[in-house]
Amino acid sequence: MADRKNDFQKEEQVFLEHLQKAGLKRTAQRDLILEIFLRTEEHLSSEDLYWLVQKQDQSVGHTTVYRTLKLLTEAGLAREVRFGDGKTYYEHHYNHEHHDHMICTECGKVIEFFSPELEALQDAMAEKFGFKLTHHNLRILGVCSDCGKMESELYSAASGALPRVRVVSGKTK
Amino acid sequence: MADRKNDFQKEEQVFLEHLQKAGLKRTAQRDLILEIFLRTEEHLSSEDLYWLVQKQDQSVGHTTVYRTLKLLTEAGLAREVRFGDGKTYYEHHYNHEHHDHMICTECGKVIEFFSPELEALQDAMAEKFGFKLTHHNLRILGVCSDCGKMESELYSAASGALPRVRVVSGKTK
DNA sequence: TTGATTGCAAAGCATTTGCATGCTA
DNA sequence: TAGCATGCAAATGCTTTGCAATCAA
Repeated sequence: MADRKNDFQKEEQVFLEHLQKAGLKRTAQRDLILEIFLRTEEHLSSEDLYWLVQKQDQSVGHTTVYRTLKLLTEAGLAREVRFGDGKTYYEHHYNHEHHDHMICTECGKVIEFFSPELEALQDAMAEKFGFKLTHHNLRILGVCSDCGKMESELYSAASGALPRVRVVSGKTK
Repeated sequence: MADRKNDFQKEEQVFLEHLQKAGLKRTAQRDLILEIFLRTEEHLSSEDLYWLVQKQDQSVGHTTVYRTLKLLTEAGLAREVRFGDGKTYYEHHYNHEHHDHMICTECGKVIEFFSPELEALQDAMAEKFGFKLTHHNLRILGVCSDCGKMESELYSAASGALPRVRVVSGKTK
């Protein structure tokens, strides 16, 4: 296992290069926000991240977190996602493959999944309309197996090969 | 062609039934808002609809339009859609097949399309996770053939059979 | 030194809520 | 008549902006 302190070397370099290219400056706040963002493998709202940052440095303000997340997005390190609750969430983007989200409307659990077939179909669809596809968002809303317990017996422990997946977050409410 | 005044008989009935079932009352405002909503085959924000309503009755307020759109959604006549600009839009839902959206990031044009293959794949995907799918949103963002003129020669007039489609709106900016 | 950055407070939006008045059933 | 509906104004929640002070290059 690599030295933990160096885990994000690549990302930090991307960030610094972006700052330089844009004529912006490196600051302690930006470093701290980036570091905490990278350490947290979850969908974070600006506010979520703000509180995490607060734990380490009380002097950092909301505004800076908002602005830095924008910056990280521009740099290609973060990606904005909306789950329909009015807030903007951010997820890792650098070296993270594209994926879609399945959201449980009961517990808020978010499952990331990827389906090459879905991707291919969407590309084909865009091409049919002469659409130059830049990106797409697919959200599947429903009730997850935990919350639909009553009926979940039917599916039981998912059998066979599952697509690539990662359960990212769920609210305990 | 049927009598224009009776075009929305069915929808109005659905609305009235919903009001009754919920113990709510029929009012002139709700009638007017529903009528204008049905007449307008576009994605409407609450504000858009508010101004259309204003033309016919200056006394109707923002709040009532907001509340009535919620009501229409509950009644199954409208569906909320978000295009990522922070506003909530509404589209017809009753007797309108499910479809997805392709959005041009240059001119804002919205193309509605439907792909049975995509639907099937999503259903299959949900099932694999024991997810009881209630609905899904797919947004494809990109540059439409008009806006990408330079390269659009490549695609030319879409050849072959296109999927069901309707170009719904575009901003002239 | 110079111009970008920061944090606060205030402003912006879209949407929701409290409440007195009005209207439907 | 009882209780839902309305519209105004105010509140809310998330995000952005103005600005004086601060800091990196």
